[in-house]
Amino acid sequence: MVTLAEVAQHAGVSASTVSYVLSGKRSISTTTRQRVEESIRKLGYHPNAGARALASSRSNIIALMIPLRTDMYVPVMMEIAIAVAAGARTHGYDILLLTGEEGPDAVRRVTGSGLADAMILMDVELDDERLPLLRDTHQPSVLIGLPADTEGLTCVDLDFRATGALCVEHLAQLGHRDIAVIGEAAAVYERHTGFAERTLDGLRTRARELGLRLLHRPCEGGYDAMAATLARVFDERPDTTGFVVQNEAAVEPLLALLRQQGRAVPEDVSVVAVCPEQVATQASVRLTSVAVPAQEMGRRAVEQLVAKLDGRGSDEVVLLSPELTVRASSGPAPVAP
Amino acid sequence: MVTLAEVAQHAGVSASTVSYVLSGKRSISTTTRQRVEESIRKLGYHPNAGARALASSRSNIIALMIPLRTDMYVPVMMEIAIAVAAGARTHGYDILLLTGEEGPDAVRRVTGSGLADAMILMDVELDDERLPLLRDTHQPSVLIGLPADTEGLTCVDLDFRATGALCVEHLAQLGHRDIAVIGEAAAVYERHTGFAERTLDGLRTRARELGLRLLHRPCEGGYDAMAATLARVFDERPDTTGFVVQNEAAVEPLLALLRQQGRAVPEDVSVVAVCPEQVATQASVRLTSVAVPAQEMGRRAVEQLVAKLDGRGSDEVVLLSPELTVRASSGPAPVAP
DNA sequence: CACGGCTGTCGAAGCGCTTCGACAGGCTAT
DNA sequence: ATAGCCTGTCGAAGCGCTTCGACAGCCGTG
Repeated sequence: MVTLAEVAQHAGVSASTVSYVLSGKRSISTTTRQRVEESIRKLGYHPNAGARALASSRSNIIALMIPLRTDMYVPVMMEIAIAVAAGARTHGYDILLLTGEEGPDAVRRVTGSGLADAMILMDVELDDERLPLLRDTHQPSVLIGLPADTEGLTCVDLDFRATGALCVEHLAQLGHRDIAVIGEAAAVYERHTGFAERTLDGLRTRARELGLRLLHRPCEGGYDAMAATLARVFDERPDTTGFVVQNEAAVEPLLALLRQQGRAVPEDVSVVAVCPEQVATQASVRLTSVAVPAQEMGRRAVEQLVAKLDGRGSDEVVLLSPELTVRASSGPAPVAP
Repeated sequence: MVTLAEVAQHAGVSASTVSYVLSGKRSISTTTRQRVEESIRKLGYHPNAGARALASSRSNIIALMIPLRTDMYVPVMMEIAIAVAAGARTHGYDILLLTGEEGPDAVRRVTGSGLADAMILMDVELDDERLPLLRDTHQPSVLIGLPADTEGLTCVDLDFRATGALCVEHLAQLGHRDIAVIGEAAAVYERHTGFAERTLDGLRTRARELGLRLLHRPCEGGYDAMAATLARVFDERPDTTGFVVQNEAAVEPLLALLRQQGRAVPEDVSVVAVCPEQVATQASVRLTSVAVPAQEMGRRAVEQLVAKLDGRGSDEVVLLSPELTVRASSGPAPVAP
């Protein structure tokens, strides 16, 4: 293992000079700098992370806490995680992966040990138990997702309330009066996951404003669950012509079942999905959808966090505006016979 | 920030004693140990990770390199990653997340800087450019996946060759003579991803041994791609009655298209999938499948790595045996009319 | 021409922890 | 009783880096 001292000796300068070449925190003459850089390359020197962290109290690591559960939105999570990792690297940070399993303890452990300089939390619940810790500690953090109380926190998320409103508006414009919402699994609502509740809120509020009837049904993914859910929907609201789906695992089953029941999309029934682009374009009917901008969310989260670490930036809630792309799954409501 | 020294003072012992209480590397009397532990709790002490790493040359971090691409098997990747993270924690390790983007440089960086004690690599190609580095360096590592040459490497993977053979055998036993393989996207084969090629090899070899005709077609996911692929398959081999699918994004499109063409599953056509359990059980037809044991792979990889870090264990290739579960998508080949 | 002010470099003092050797005191074996 | 051996504790020496203050040499200025 090559050390700073060895590089210094090889270049004929002192250790501190090498350090300053590396950090750029003091000016170094061009000739010296070149000599040092040459030595670094020749010896294949890599600064020791531990020593660095100890001396500077900066680890250059960002902790990313991902949900342990895999009951929803897995590809979105993955995409966010990858975007975070890539974004972090461009700012010179590495990512420490924490699973939600440890919960608040993980926050304590990371903060206390100086393992990471900052944290990004995903899968935030409305009243998340990790939040008090985050507020107390002086460690910078960013949430991907929106809790009930954002006081003193920095959050990045899609504006799910606006997303819900947008879906309803689109269907209303097409003349649909009875709308069914196929949501995430019941468990997701039970633990008060922010995005699910906020979407629902947006849907309901706008539906009320526009005088539409709205029926919300949580749904586990898969064909059997979807079949049961769908039966109950049409049972309760036979005139339903518009669907909003926020559940990746329910999209394809819904389309298949509608087809099977002889309900044509979009002639008889319109479907709007809240899902990643890929799901929308690869489904058996190209779906009118509001995309979940996973990459953008990951990137923005890192940017916010780096700004904080650099002393710029402040607590702020960044809500990305939803965009609805019209594809082949939505059209005018059928005229009553 | 509380330090070891402060704990020592509070407990009325020397710093080294506290250190030994923490590490258990020397025997400490019960009374002293209790006093120290009490102080640790009272002061809320957390050892500083950097200092620890510097002094012990052990970071207690395992680097996990995941693929940057999201063109395949995303949920599997995620599941593995989570299993790795959880498994690592039970052994006292944290996970540093590296994306494939940096490639070999990431290996150099992590090894050189002592950021991590060991690495786990995913998405291994047959002739992966990171392998030479791994062999040279003395840093312990485990691959999830199997390269062409495993000399001096530790690998964990599903036995995809046996998986391929198993699928063919199942179909052969049911009387199918013409089998089509719907594979991953062409790009996956082009970069010589181990699992894809090995599955294909297993399929082909066993098919030849059993005298079956086998047609392999890569396929991007989605309906359009699958429709084109399927058309070509039946064009070329009209008597095809058995399908093996190794592509999550093609499973549902295949089933839908077959249905649409009036080919009943399993009466006219049998389908065997290589995919996670969840996909198999949630598809529109419950699929006969060989599961990809993602969690098991993650867990085993960590175990192998920890064994190496503890000086136990050696280079070894762990191939998990595939298990085929018969469900509703496969049955006897139709009798020729 | 002497002075203050730059610029570029160095030496040394830690950062908080692990670990090695030392050793006091009590034990067992002769 | 003595030698030798554990057991439990301590002190000190680093681990490799950052950073602060010091200062040598040089410039331009009054």
